[in-house]
Amino acid sequence: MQTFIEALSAKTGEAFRAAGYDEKYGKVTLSNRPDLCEFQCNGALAAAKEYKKAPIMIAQDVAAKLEGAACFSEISAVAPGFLNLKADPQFLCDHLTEMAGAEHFGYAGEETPKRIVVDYGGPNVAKPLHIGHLRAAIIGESVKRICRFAGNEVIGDIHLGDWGLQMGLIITELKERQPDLPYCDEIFTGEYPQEAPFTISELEEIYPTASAKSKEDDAYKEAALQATFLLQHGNRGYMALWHHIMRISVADLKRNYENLSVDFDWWKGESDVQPIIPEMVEDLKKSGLAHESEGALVVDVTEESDSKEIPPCMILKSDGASLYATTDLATLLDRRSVFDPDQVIYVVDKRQEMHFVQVFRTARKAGIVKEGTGLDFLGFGTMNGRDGKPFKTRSGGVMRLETLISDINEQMYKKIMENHETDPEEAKQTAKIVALSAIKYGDLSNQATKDYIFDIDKFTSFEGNTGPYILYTIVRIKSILSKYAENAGGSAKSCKLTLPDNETDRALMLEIVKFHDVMEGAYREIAPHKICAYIYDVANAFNRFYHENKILTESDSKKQQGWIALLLLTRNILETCIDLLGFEAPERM
RNA sequence: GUGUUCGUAGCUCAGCUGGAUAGAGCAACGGCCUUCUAAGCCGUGGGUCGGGGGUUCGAAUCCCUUCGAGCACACCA
Repeated sequence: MQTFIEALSAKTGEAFRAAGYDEKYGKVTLSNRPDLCEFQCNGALAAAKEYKKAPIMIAQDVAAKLEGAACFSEISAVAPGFLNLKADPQFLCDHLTEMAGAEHFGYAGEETPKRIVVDYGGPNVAKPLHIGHLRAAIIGESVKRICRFAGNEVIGDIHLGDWGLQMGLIITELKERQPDLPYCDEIFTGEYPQEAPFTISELEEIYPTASAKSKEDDAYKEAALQATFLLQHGNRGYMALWHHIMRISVADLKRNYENLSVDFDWWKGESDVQPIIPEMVEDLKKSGLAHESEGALVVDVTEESDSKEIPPCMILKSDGASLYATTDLATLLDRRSVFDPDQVIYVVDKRQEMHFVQVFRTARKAGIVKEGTGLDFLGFGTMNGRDGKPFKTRSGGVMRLETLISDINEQMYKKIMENHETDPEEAKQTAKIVALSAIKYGDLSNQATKDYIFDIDKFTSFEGNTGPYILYTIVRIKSILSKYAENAGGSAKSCKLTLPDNETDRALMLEIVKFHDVMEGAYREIAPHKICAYIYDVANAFNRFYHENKILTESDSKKQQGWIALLLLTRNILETCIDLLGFEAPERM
């Protein structure tokens, strides 16, 4: 359906045309002077140039033509040339009624649905998730859901780091600790054990230990490199170990991501595309794109318009090994053959931007992606501590994601128990839901590209513009709706919206009606924070309305039913939005 | 050094495809619970939008310059 602003703009555009001006000037926007009007059109100011006429004259012409338009209840031309507009209550009410009955509230989304891959996460196998992985997971999940809501076919791909040096390091360390293991016995030809020779917690401890050793001890590092080489060339024992590591680690990752309500459609990794690399490299050589430079194989990616020379994209190191860019290119190739995406969105730390510029250019030049494929880099900023520096634990280490989340859950649980006498089991569940909303909303309400301050106290205080505030609003609505169903016995669904009764319900309606424009903006610009800003406004408008009007005790039943219908719509909108952000609301809190 | 992102209230952030008096939250101060959840609502104070110049009828927004900060700049991922 047409968005509210579009409908108003169309009407105003007609008036411009009728008055003898180009209808493009009819664009209506939200008023930035709510004391004067609800909507405004600045077209007359812009048109003044083209028609060499005082803007106020144009505005007056248009206002005269708009007189009697069904969608406006007030129209006035104001100096120097603004058109101040107020929406007609009936028109507003009809629009909301249509929204309430339509799928996705009438949001049309993408005209021709696309196939989109969202690449987010990128955790390394065998290393515990830490807070650096949090943003990718949160933002990526939301982007995936927003793209899906817009009607596209979307795949979330975790893109595991499962083929690098860390595997060699782990193997080396295992070998030192358990030299008797058959995996390292080169002449062993029997069956390897089904059970892994380590647990997940051992695994998590092994990597940092090995990594530290390799920095101190050159021989150790050499051994790790050798192990990596052997693994990558199919050493039987090492492959068996690698499978153990993968199985244990992936199970743990799944559990962690599930706690964050993040789920991936593909659990592919770097290892999956290794088999197709040699052929890809050959093709790059054959096409003449790849050439040797300082012993390495590279593809030039500079373009005329560059303000700075972009270093070439490195395909093979001078020792012949593949690297980051190689796997990313091969991954694009793989995605094309299995899914044929029209767009790939990378949700990655913004410090990797240069790398992706190189990869994207190479992919286009080499025809690795089909013509017209959208390649988007959504770089996010660093999560900083209160001091503005990268977030660290008190001892200066990297904080594990699990620790962070359980800390917040616990603080939230305490708060809930302080506020109410609640069943501890229920409180625990609620705490989890509320904590997740605090973490996710706290992240998503900032622009993704910016660094942001992660302040645990702020997130657990849940006052003001926070996830819990949104949830609280939803819970309030739910509570009224269920009481209404009990008392009046009537179903909320059969209630019909009515004309606004006063300023507060009218204000709420005007907020809700923005839904389509907000979704469109959030989708086009890949900007979840716009949804946050929107639901915060809706929640504010609702809470104001809630305080000014007693819904359950309202004696005018028609008015009451209108309000119930409005509440239902508000709740549905809010719940839809938080789902797009990746969290949900409890029944009580 | 080159490039890039950014600089908005004491703090954390919106607003940036140019429009009227620059908005929130936190913190501070003052009100509102016998009535639908006070995790709420209402109000007060707080700003030369880093500085300077330009384009424009009009600039936080566009351009230039300057200061300051972050980040990136081929054999890591």
